[in-house]
Amino acid sequence: MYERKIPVNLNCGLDLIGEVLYGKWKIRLLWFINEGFQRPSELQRKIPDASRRILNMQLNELEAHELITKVIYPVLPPKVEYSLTEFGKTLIPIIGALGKWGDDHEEHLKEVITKRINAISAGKNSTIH
Amino acid sequence: MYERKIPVNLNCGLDLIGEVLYGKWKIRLLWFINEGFQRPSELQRKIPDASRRILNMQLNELEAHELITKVIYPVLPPKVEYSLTEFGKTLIPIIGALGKWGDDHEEHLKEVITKRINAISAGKNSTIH
DNA sequence: TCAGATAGGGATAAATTTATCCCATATTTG
DNA sequence: CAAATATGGGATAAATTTATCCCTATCTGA
Repeated sequence: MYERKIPVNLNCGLDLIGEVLYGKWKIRLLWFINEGFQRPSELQRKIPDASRRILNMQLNELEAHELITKVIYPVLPPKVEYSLTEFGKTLIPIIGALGKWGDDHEEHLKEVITKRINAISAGKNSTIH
Repeated sequence: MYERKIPVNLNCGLDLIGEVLYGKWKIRLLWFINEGFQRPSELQRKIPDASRRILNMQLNELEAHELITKVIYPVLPPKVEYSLTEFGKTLIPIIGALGKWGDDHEEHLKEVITKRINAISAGKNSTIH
């Protein structure tokens, strides 16, 4: 992994949840595992934008943080299944609320996000006329 | 800022909320502004681990995403106040839920996070004996 | 008059996270 | 036999985010 040089803060609840949930694909992994997509290859297909590598890395972290459990079946070709722990399941309502907020405000969010992205690229070209 | 080279995904609610909420201090900024700490210097004091620079950057993004509003008073020395927009206020219950989850599981989270950090640094030294 | 408070941002370095590429194993299918 | 499926991780490059340093401006109080 990577040994941090800047110490982590664990002062408040937001620090703590941030530590286990930051990571580009972690929330989706938890969500899809909860929906029953338990095998790495299934998760990979559900999240095609992520590389296999990074999904493995983030799955490992979720496991280290005891949000999911990994079962390796001793067969060939290999078979692996992830499941949410009881602890991990307590996050599902929260993830649901996050996704719902995003869906509820989809129009507005797409607008402001796009606007901002355009403003940045316009800024880069502002000296060209 | 930084013009992205990898395109942003805006496919689902989780993508959307991620776009506006990712950033090391954004959630805390929203929370403290909601608690009444509206001036940049107050926010800086509430979040001493963040540099002034990065707080400004993240405040700018929150403003661009219309989660907060900025009022500049034409006085000297300068005075600025941020407020949540109605849109921004809809995030408060969600942020509250995130923080509560972290607080509710504080013990366990501190344990697994610390364990993982130690495992990483141990791995780094595993060839030294 | 110098220190400190207030606010903002450019330039650049450092830290951290993701992406890419490649290799390994063994079975099943065409 | 070649190709596909399944899973995992080392090595390294690239992308992205944060941190540091420094400069600007004005007012207030010691």
